[in-house]
Amino acid sequence: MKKTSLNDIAQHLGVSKTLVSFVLNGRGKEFRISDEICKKVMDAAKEMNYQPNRIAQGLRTGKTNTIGLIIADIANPFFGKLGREIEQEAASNGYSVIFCSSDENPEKSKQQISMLQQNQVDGYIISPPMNSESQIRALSKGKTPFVLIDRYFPEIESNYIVVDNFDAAYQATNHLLKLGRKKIANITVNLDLVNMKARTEGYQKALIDFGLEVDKNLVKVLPFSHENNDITRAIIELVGCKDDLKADAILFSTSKLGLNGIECISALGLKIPDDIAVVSFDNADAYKICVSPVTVVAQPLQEIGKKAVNILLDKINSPDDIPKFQQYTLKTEFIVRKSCGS
Amino acid sequence: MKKTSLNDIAQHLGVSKTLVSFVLNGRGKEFRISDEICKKVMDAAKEMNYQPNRIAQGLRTGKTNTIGLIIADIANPFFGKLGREIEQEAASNGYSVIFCSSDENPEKSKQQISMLQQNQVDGYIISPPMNSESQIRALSKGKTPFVLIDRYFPEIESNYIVVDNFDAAYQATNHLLKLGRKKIANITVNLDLVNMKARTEGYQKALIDFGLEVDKNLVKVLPFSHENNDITRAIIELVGCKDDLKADAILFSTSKLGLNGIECISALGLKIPDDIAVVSFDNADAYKICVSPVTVVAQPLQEIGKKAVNILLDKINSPDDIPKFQQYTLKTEFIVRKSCGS
DNA sequence: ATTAATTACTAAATCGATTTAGCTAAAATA
DNA sequence: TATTTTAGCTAAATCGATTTAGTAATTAAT
Repeated sequence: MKKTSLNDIAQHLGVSKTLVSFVLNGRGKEFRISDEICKKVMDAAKEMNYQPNRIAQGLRTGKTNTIGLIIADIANPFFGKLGREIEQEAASNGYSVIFCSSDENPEKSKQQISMLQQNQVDGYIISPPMNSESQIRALSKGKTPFVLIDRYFPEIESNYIVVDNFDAAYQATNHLLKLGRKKIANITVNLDLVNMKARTEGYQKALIDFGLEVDKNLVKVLPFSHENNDITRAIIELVGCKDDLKADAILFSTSKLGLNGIECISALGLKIPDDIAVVSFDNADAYKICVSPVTVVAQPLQEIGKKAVNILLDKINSPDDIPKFQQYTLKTEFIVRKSCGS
Repeated sequence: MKKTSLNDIAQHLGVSKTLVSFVLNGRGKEFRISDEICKKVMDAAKEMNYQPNRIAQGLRTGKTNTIGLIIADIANPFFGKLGREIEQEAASNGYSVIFCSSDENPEKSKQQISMLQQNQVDGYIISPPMNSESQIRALSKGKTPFVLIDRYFPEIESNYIVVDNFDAAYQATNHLLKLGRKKIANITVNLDLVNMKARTEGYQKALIDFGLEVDKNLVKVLPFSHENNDITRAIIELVGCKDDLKADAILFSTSKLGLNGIECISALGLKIPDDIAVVSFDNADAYKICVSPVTVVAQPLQEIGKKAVNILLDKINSPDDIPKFQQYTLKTEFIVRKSCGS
């Protein structure tokens, strides 16, 4: 029971495959195929369960109706939710998506871009890891469009959709300051990513505007693939001895850090928010059921996902337009819960 | 700057594309291409940044090196982690994966299977929703192999990898019983899925073996796409009035239920484990930082993912073997934390 | 010296669609 | 009546690979 091809239908009806193709593409009228034959073809297609071979179509037309997605890690709920939005928007436009997790590793992302290229994807949505500038630059030279998400490279012109990280961190820090916290720490990863850099800058600016000095010892930068040990160590360093805490609040720059961090804080016997207040980027489900539910900076994941796909499809469908880059910086939502006290 | 094809290399060197194809497939020796020419071809390929067109290869060879994955929801961390394992194992075997979230909706999964079919995937890994038997049966008739995960249909012969849900639920319930809980409830979804059914059956068997009666009022079955309201209502029904609790423990059959459930329990002012003990399937990150960290049934996601891919690739690579179905029922891990008291 | 074998390569078919160019018969127009 | 138009369809090229079946030139075997 092998698959039915255009040719099979053509032979079955004793007509040319050209005709069958016309009809099945809904262009029967345009090519003056008689209604009678049109009907026969469509009936036969249904009856023989014809499924067009998209691979063959892709080869002929140069369009695969597939987009490639590269994110850090699909198992991370932040990217999981984002991926879901992208998948959904893509599907509703007739596109499939190939998912790739780069682990923030530029070797991997290079490899993945190459694979997607070979698969002739019509476009890419990429959350580019550190040190992948050359890959993105190479993509720019080609004619397949791409949209960057979550971060971008200021020195490379491109389409991107990000969030106002500076402002978000400023707001979050300010919230802590207004509640009387004075020794606010920041735990973050890889400062070389613009998004992370902006978060720490926003945090620092808020301190300065409040008339406080920025204490470099209160900023802890962990490697991306941190272990819980790393966080525990960072927190112990921040906290010092229990009776004379060096920090009275922590701004976590990602939910992965925050989740692990809160685990460590509990393990150390510290209470949130009494001993230490906590704010985190990204509205992880876990934050709702924490010992004290965590105040967070929530990103508009649905908007990011939809916009990324729509911009990409625009570019795909009008490849000859002068490449005017679409760049969006969306606002975040600050959700106050109990982790900062009141 | 358009892409380089085999032909481009051939013309550039003044040789046939047959030769170029042989060389680049590493079959130069086999076809007695002189070392000198081999080298020239490989150098040219590198220099011209040749990327084989996998679409064209796919059309000719009938193999796309792509597998289709259908799960309930990639944004759900359980499936996110599973998807990640599958992606990883596939990638290390040179396969790409197209992700599809079915939302447990058979209409969607039907549509997705059809799309994957059109994309000529070499195989499927599917977590089939309720009422999708006909789709799976249709797949069986075709020659593209597939592996079911998380659940399967007993009445359809197929490859599958699941977990011993009955045993896991039995263990979990027994754990509660041994800690003195007598009024143990079960909150679950869609009993028509074998995995969910087995969980409730294991729960009931444990009660019976312990000499207790099964109280049907203590089993709450929610629709898959439940709202928090549904859970709140279920929990209120289970709990009754605070001073005379109808239930003193809950076994949640999924982490989505558990997470929402715990949120509701907190909102109702009940304390875990004092007022009510909790055990849940699936080791969500959130469970580690709960008010009282949650005792869980953890599934071997890496093993499931790897096995699914490996079985699938086996079937893909030896399509002529008599179809002997591979069926695995893996053991879960029971992780005791604080949510059941002691 | 003739035939057979080996070496080093190439032409052309093929996969399953799309699409351009063109063909035939009937109808319309001059 | 001769010519053009139109309706209704088809042949063949094409996309970029793989693969079968050869070919021509050289070397080896008889």
